[in-house]
Amino acid sequence: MPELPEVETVRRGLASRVAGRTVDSVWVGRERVVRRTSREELIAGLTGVKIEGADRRGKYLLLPLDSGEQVMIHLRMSGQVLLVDGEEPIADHTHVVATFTGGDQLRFIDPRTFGEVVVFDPERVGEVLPELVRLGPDPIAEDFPRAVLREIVMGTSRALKPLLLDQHRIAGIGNIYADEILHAARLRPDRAADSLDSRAVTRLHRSILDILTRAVEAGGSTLPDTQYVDLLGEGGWFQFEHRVYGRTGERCTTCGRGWIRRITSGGRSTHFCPVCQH
DNA sequence: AACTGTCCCTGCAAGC
DNA sequence: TGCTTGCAGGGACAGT
Repeated sequence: MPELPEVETVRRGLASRVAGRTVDSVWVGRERVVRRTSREELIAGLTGVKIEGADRRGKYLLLPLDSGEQVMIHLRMSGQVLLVDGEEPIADHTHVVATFTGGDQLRFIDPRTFGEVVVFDPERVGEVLPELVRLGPDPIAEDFPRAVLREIVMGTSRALKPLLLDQHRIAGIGNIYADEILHAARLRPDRAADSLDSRAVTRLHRSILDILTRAVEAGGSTLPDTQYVDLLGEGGWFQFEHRVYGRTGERCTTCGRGWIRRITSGGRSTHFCPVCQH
């Protein structure tokens, strides 16, 4: 599932291969993918404009346009953004196609249609994309000092897992990386946030930065049952580094003593080692 | 404030 | 073989 590292990998592809290009025409298939506005607004907002760059906040991709507007793309569960030759056959579940001058196409593909594509005026971001305004700090895109994490953690008695998943607190962490981060920090996912001592906060801070940085370097995680690939269709490698996610019942490779358990926390499947996480 | 459950949607796996 | 059922998950939202 695309989380911060996967979205960042796509962003880098867009920044290097799509920034500077001008959209010649736009096709929208399923209206659900542009539900935030409308088919007409997306087509009107993208046609004839140049994409000037590629930014990211949490799991949100933001592409500034030379019209002054921006494109927001969210991949949610199963979204893909692919840059392909316009001659390539259209894959199933392709919902938006932007054709560049020259014939290449940027395609948005999403079997589960949770993802979205929106063109919006940045001055009206609060009306169109209110959750974007409320997003917490992004640990990779911005400075994320230990003191910021300490404030977030100490301010609540919630369990660590749902806290890490709360995009309004910290932006970009999803179910896979939350489990991997908490394992690396040797903290149980159901541990109350405000029960952490100073050293535990330090471990959590380091683990957030370390896991996310390494996952970005690996091009994200591509799991057998998910379709995450980068802009050019390549999968990532970080799944081979996963120590708990999807390893229920296996021996813990960190301590060599525990067996990975799976529980539900914050309504999400959660994996951890009961021996080395406390 | 914190928690649970529901919804959206599709592909896949398990059970019959 | 082919059907039905359940599950996964990001995030908004309603209800307790």
